[in-house]
Amino acid sequence: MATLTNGQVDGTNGLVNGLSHSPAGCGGTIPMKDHDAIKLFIGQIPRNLDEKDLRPLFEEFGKIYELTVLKDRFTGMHKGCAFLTYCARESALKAQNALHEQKTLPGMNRPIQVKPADSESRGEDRKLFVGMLNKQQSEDDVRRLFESFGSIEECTILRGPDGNSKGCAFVKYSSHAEAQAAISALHGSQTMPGASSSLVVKFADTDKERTIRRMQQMAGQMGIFNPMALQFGAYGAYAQVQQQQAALMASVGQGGYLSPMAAFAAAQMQHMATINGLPGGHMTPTSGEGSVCARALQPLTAYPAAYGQISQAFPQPPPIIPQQQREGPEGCNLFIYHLPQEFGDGELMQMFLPFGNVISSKVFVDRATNQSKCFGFVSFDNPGSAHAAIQSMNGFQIGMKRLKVQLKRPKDANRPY
DNA sequence: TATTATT
Repeated sequence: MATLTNGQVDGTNGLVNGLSHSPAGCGGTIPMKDHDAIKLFIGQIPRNLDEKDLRPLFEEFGKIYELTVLKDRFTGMHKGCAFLTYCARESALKAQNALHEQKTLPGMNRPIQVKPADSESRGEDRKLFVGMLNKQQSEDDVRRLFESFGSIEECTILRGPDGNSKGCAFVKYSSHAEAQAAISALHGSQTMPGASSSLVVKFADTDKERTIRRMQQMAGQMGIFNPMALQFGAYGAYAQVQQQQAALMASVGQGGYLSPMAAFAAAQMQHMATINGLPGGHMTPTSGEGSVCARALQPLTAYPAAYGQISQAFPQPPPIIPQQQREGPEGCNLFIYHLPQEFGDGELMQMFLPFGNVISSKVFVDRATNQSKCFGFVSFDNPGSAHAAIQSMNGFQIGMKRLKVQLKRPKDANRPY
């Protein structure tokens, strides 16, 4: 399939004017498309627009053979993009030329994308990730740096919502060989002013790699991250996701409260695990033993980043409930010793959430140094959860240490913390 | 230093 470039499109402009409503090959009542029709990917579509809303925008450039808004296969949620095939190849070229990055649909903060779908191009790697750029460098700066190695189809600086560069970019060449040439010449070749190390030029992540990266990011955003993940490496991070997921599902099983946000987050985790072929795609009963975990949801609501990710789906999430430091009933309070130095209250809570409803967690801190004293207390709302936590976590090895987990002695019960 | 998405 031919590659579409701006240059080619420009050359066809005059030819397609006036043909848009009666493109060649599309005259009959049965929809037909050109043999060499191009399927376009449309991005940056507001999620409240469906096919019938979009048609008028695109019909201006020719008869549409097929227009499909992409939806999540499970939730039916609009993914903010679509596939569009015109009957005529020329219509696609015209639409790309006229619309791509040329206008911004209502509610979007980036311009519409109109370009050949991935399925239209040769599948070979030709997209580069460029890291360790100077945050002041623009698209043009990056283009200048990369243009001598081949024809650049796309060059995008990654930016935050405020428009500030994240110091990295994607550069897409028209061929794998060009991309490889750029890597050979540029990777590590120089250090940009203000960058912490030399320029990184490598092939961009594959879809699978990207999904894994996202899963890890999401885990971090949801507060699942803790220093244990460092001990166990990548699998540790994944295991944490699974643990959290099990805790969420336990709360469903109990018929307890589950916020839409939490349900969504759980579904996402499950989905991501499934598409990665990881064993977390199904519900995994764990040491949580079906414990009640309504409070397990608290960390989700407490992390603005996690909220931001899913707020579009649930415009009115439940309010954030501040945690109170309090004791549980007799037999529900645990004393934990040999905690890693870097564990704080949050990590302590994360570690014990799988076993039940944690009503408080507290790591003791040296007042003078602000350093953890490596011990703390966790309180559940029922003795069964506390017991389950002891069974699973007492002697649990973290680094060189083993946790000591036992019931807190009742004598200390009145001490406030 | 990893994007707004690719059936």
